[in-house]
Amino acid sequence: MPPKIKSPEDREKLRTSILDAARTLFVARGIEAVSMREIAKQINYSATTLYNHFVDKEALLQAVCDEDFLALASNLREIMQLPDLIARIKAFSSAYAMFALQYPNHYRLMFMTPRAPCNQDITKIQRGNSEQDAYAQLMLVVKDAFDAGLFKPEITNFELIAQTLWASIHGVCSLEIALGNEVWLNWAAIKVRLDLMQSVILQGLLVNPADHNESLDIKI
Amino acid sequence: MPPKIKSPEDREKLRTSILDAARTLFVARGIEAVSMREIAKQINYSATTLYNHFVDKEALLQAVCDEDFLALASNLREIMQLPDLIARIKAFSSAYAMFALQYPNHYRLMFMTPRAPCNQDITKIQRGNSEQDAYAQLMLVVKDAFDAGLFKPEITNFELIAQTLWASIHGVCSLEIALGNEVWLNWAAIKVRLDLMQSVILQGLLVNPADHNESLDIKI
DNA sequence: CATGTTTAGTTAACAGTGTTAAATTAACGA
DNA sequence: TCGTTAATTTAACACTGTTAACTAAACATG
Repeated sequence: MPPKIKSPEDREKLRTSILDAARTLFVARGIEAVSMREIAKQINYSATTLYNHFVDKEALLQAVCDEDFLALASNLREIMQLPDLIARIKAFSSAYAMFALQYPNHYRLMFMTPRAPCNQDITKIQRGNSEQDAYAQLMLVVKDAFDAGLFKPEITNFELIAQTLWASIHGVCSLEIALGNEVWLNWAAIKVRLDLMQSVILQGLLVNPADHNESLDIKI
Repeated sequence: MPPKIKSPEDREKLRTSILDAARTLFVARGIEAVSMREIAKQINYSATTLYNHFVDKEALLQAVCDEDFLALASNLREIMQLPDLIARIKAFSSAYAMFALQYPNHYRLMFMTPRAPCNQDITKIQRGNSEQDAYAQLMLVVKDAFDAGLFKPEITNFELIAQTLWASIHGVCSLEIALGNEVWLNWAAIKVRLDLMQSVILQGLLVNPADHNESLDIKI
């Protein structure tokens, strides 16, 4: 039953209801369990309607992830206000890890799935804009700490430091997401793994690690 | 044209030719580009024939990965002969990383993709058997180094150490596989990232990292 | 030799997928 | 009232993994 012309705000309302339905299915059952037809069914539309709002399935899921990653970025903005630089780095890592573990399907889509390199056209997040991009924020903290001389002097590239910090947390989180339920690995508790990784990495990177030894608390 | 009864060795020959065709497509174009029909076409059989040799697509791909992971494990066995424990750990990490980067699709399927936890029934690799399982081998080196008192004494769980080492290398490799082509990240060279991660992690874990610093070349 | 029985392989079909073209209906401006 | 346009649907295409039903060849037994 094809109805009427909608106002711009009605159109927006439908768009977000598509996004919400998609998110619900996506979060609950992962990407491969979500089909266009099923999303549509949940809001009582036909599948083709979704294509009036998103060019394809990938764009739809990208939009879902974008929304939630903007939320993460705004979380991180608060953390960036912390005066102590090391505390900032630690809190950043913890918040990032919590996000990864709370939204494993989002995380998987964004950081564990190779994409066509043209994919930046599809996302609405402005890379490099630290208001929107978590990586850009990490770079800011790391650069500040770098300029303050907190890192070992033989490491002269602060972007490389940021990438190493990222990789270390990503390693723990992505293994947890991919293999956390595998019984043949008897994993230490995820919090313990995150704690040790953070402390080890900082000890390896900082000039004077002893100053910042207290353990972090990640509640999951 | 349905032909004749085959000898066990003919049957095995067909099985491996299926595996090889699957591997070729899988390595070249990744998992989502490989269909049963296409594998079958490449060896001039119908798709249903594949189901006489593998219960489903997942089992087929698992078999492909198993073969190549056994090759990795046998690589690692050589490395395990190195007398110096630290050298062994370093060589282990490098070999592991090289495998990941050389077979990104294998790596993705094995370590970056969540699976149903019952999945161990399908693989032929005996987990915990260090002849076949790379993780079990890592545990062995780490335990030796642990018993030799090479790690910081406050870390009392050697399995946790192994998991941290693994996560650190995995973090670098999996980010490279998933986002290595992303232009908005200006990555340091992968070798540089791996080197720094290795050196940082060891500095954080070892009691006396200075003793083992010589062989690390970090030029930035 | 003829007769089943097993085995390897096929074709046809099912139920699902993302996606597009064509058709339909409703509202608006002229 | 008559297009025109926008929103939506149905029907279809070309795929996917997988299964059921079938065919034909080879073997074993009578």
